[in-house]
Amino acid sequence: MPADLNLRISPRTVQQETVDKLRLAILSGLFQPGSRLIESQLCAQLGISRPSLREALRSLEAERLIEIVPNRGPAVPALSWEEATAIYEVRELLEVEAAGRCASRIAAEQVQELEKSLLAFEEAAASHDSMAQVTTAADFYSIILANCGNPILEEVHRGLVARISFFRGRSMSLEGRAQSSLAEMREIYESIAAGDEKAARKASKKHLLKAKAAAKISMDSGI
Amino acid sequence: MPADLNLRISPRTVQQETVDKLRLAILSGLFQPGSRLIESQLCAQLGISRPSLREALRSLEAERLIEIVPNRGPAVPALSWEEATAIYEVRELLEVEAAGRCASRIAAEQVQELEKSLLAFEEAAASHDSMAQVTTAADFYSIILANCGNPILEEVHRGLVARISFFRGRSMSLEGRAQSSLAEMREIYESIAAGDEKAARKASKKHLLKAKAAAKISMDSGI
DNA sequence: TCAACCAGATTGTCAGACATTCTTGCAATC
DNA sequence: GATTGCAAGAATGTCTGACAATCTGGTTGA
Repeated sequence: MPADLNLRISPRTVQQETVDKLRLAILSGLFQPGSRLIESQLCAQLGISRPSLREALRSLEAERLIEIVPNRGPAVPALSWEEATAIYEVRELLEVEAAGRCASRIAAEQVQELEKSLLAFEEAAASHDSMAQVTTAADFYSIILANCGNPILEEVHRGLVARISFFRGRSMSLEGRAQSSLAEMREIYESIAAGDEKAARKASKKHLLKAKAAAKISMDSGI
Repeated sequence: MPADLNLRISPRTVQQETVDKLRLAILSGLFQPGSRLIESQLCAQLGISRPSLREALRSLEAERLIEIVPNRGPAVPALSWEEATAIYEVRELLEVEAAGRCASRIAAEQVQELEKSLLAFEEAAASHDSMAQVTTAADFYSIILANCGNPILEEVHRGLVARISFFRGRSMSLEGRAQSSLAEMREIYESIAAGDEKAARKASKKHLLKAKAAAKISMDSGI
C-alpha cells in the first residue's frame, strides 16, 4: 500500500458545506458584486447558526471571494478593471507555464479527457447557454492545470480564476466570443496532444490575451 | 481628494489580532510543523473565546498555514519536499517576473529603499542571527514585489513564501549560505538599479535556484 | 436646507451547553 | 506476546442566547 495514500475519510462538516454553497452562489453570480451579505439572513436561508456561518465567511474572506469590513459585515467585492488586469496578468503567467508543462508530460489517457472536454465546450458554444460555456471552458483548463505536474500552480490558478468569474461570464456572452474562444482552445489542445511545448505556450498566451480583451470590452460596454 | 483613497479606519478586531499573532507564531517557528493546536489551550493563552479563535483558525486554514481535519482539529502542516519543490517553482515564476518588471519601472526613491534593505541584510549576514537574516531578506524581496506594479503578484507571492518559511529559516543557517545569498541579492539589486530587465530576471532566477538547492541540502541533512 | 439626534438593524464577542468523535490506557482473549 | 475490545477522558462540531459597540436611515429642530 502506498504510504501517501490518505485513507482518512473526512465527514463533511456544516462549515464545509456552507463554504461550498456560498462559493458556488458567488461564482454563479447569485450574489452580485457589491452586494452585502447579512448574517442573519444567510443563517435563516442556510438553516445554520451564526458561529458556523461566520467561520465559513472567514474562509471565503481569506480566499478573497468576499470582503469583511469590521462593523459593516461581509460583501462581494466589485473588482475594478485595474485589479482584474492584475489578476489576468498573473493568470497568464501561470496558465502559459501550465500549458507548456502539460504538453511535455501529459498521458494519453488524459489527452482523451481533454479532448472530451473540448467537445463539451464546442457543444456549449453552439448553444447560447453562456453558463454552460463558462463551466465547460473551466473544465478544459482544469484538466490542463491538473496535468501540469505542479499542484500549487493548480491551486493558485483556481483561486485567481474564481475571483474573475464575474468577468468570464459576461465576456463569454459577447457576440462571437464563444466561437473564437473555441478556435483558440482547439489550438491549445492540438499543441498539447502533439506534445509541442512551445506551441502550447504560444497558443495559451494568445488565448489569454484575447480573453482579457473580451473581458475589457464587455466591461466597458456593460457598466 | 483622490476618490480611491480609502479613509475608512478599520478598528482592529479580536479575530484580526488573533490571526496576526498566530501567523507570526507559525512563521517564526514557535509552532513546529506537525504539531497540533488545541483550541482550549490557545483560547487560554490568547485570552479570547472559542468562537473568535475558531474564526481565526479558519482564516489561517484558507491561507494554508494550518490544516484542519474534521474531529481532529488544527495542526501545522509538515511540508514534504515534493510540495516545497512545487512552491519553489511557482515562486520562481512569480519572483522572476516581478524582478523583471521592477527593473523597468521602479522609481529612484524606491531604489534607495532597496539598497537600504540590502545593506540591512549585509549586516545580518555578517552576524550569525539567522532569524534577522530571514527577516531582512524578506524585506528585500517585498520591496521588489511591491514595486513590480502588480499587487496580485505580490499577494500570491507573499502567501507562498509564508508556507515555506520553515525551510527558509533552516537553509539560511547553512554554512556560507548567507554570504552567497548576499552576493546573489546584490546582483539582483545592481540589475534593478541599472534598469536592466533581462539581467534582473536572470539574477533573480539564479538566486531562486540556489535558494532551492540550499533548502534541499538542509532538509536532507536535518531530516 | 442642514445639522443633530434617535431608534432600529447589524456586527463583534462572549459564555455555556451538549452530542459526536478521537485518543489512550487497560483488560481480556487468542 | 500480540491483538482485540472496551471504557473513560479529552477535544471538536455545533447550537442557543446574550449584550455592547457600531452603523444606517429617517425625523426633528434650528
